[in-house]
Amino acid sequence: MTSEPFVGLLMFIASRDVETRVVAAMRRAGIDDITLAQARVAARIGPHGTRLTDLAEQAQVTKQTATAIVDRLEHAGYVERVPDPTDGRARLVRLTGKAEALLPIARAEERRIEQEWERHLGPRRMRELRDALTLLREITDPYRDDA
Amino acid sequence: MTSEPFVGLLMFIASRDVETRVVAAMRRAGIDDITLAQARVAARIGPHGTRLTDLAEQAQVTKQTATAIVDRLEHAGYVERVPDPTDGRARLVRLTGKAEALLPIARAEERRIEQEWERHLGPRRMRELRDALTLLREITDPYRDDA
DNA sequence: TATATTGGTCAGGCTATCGAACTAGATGAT
DNA sequence: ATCATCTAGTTCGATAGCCTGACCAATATA
Repeated sequence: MTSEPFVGLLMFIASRDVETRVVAAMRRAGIDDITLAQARVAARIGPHGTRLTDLAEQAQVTKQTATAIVDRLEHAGYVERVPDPTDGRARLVRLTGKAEALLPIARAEERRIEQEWERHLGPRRMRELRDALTLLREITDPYRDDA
Repeated sequence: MTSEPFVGLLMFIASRDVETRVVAAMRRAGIDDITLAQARVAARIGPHGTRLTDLAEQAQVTKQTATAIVDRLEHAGYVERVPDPTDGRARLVRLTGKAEALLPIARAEERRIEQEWERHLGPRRMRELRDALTLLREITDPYRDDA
């Protein structure tokens, strides 16, 4: 009579595993001055920069938290703040070259994980998983856009 | 040429949405003295109590962090520490009645979310999603057991 | 019984996060 | 034009979360 585990919990377990592994890959590559929360925010920065308020919204934290995280990222040299030409109040947060150099490391680990998953699930189930999650995003992510 | 978003990110988005909603449901029910991290630890406590070290392992935090979180939970009256009869060094962390009274609220919100998802995906895809995630757990969760 | 292992806590310090209050620029109505 | 209001972002103060290192007590092992 034990009901099946809640799907949300299963997802949490898997995504936590992913985060842990990507962070570990960074550490192995010698990058140890960037935290998970910082990476989450940085991952939302678009190619031409993103406003702090937008980052806060997308990462689901308050503006104050986003400010603090961007402060640290800036201090570590991973992002810079430039004035927004279209709005005198606003500033755009942009990735620096130092940050962009890190992307391949993260991407490589992600690919490795996906390959392992595909090996474990088989191609058909992997395909189904991807489809279902993509569809689900429509109702769980209010800020989707492909940057 | 934009490749499909990484499956891990899709999962993160969905599971974060779940967490946010469950916490919001708690808030609506008047419970505002329990945080996400505390809930995650509490969720791992078995029916007869669980050792702190085990909780730490399962929640993937250090023993010290688990101690601090359990301290707060205990202070708020949600758990209690009792001696472990089988090991003089150990103590078992157990849920109190106050905590158990909260479970139905969380469960109800989880059911509601699953229903919404099923409505959006359709029964077949929902089934596939559940199957894939359950399989995936074998390689992403080192501490699975059904309590 | 000496040593290593295991369960747990304490101390200290940094990061993450929030609510409240503030400054500066933008906007809308009159 | 100008005044009230809204929006972008920051600062302040407080607490939670998290880690490393150091430690104590009980158990297991040689």
